[in-house]
Amino acid sequence: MPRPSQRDRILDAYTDLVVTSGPETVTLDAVASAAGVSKGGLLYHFGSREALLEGLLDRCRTLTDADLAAARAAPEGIARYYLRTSIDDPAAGSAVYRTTVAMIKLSTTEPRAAEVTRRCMAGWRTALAEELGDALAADLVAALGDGIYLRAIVGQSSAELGAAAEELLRRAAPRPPE
Amino acid sequence: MPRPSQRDRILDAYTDLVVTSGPETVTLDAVASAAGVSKGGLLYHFGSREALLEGLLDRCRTLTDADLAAARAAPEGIARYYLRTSIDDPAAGSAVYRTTVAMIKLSTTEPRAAEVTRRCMAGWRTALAEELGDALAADLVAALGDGIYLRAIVGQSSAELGAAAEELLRRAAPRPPE
DNA sequence: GTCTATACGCGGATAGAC
DNA sequence: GTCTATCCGCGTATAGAC
Repeated sequence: MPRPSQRDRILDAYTDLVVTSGPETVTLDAVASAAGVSKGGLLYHFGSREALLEGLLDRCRTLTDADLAAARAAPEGIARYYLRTSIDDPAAGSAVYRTTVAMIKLSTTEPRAAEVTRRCMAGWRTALAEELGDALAADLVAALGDGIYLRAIVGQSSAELGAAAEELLRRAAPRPPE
Repeated sequence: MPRPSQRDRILDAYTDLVVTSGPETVTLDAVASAAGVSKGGLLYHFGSREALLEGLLDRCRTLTDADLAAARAAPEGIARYYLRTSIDDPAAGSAVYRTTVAMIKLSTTEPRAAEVTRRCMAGWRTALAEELGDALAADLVAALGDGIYLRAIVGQSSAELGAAAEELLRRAAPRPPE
């Protein structure tokens, strides 16, 4: 599996449109023109709308795995890494973040996207439980992160939640912020 | 404004289909047949797809206001009432709950739905802050509730979160469960 | 590989009968 | 009020040129 740049550009455009306009309103035409190709060109790389979704699903799995690995290696610890990176901006976030938001939006319509999203959430829940030891604390941190994502979905900022998150971490996470 | 039973049945069917299949995949045909009327019949009551959405938005506002009033009057307190009723089943929940889940799903596509959802969330946030006094605690409880709804959106149960919620409430909410 | 042109089906909305 | 019949536009996918 090489890395065809054109495929990536198409997936980028698809992600953007899902995040900004929501799923199902995104037509192949819109994705194609946003990616700078024609509809025919798009359908050469992804044979159908279904294949396009499948491509994004794969990318989400890959990016989340990498993000989990980065969290485990982070000096601040998994919990702080998770909550910090969850408070982001859909318009200008990291690749993982934007892909995750797109995934959640797609989950409202596509069962396969929902399945992948659940799997990703479960991955974080496991990692958090490993670090925090306490299952209850892990549940709380995971749920707080989920709440932050829901706000992103409905277009509400989560900036004010930073303080609440730090308060929760002070009680749950052993490691200091620095 | 009387209460025409037929309108309500149509809105019920619309809500059900959004919850189960997601927005935008729900056609007027599907809503009509689920409600036991023809497409023409539906379009007599709601002149357009937009009007149908507007009807659900109104209903959401009404139901949420009533639910907030019920929470303020509940002996267990607002925080416990909120978290308890948030842990529900999309397939067989209360009217408010199902409407809220539908609203969030619609938020991924319809800006007006997102606006109403934000307003409802803000209402709960305010009520929680009133009761708990502490703004940080109110943020945490509100975010936990949001996280529970996100799980419902991606089709994941939140039953295991009951214990974590109770733990959080024991610290944040003054009143005992009984 | 990427494009244009086209076939095909579906969903929303209107007209008008009952 | 509720139905059937129909028009119209849009979105997916295919065929085939370059």
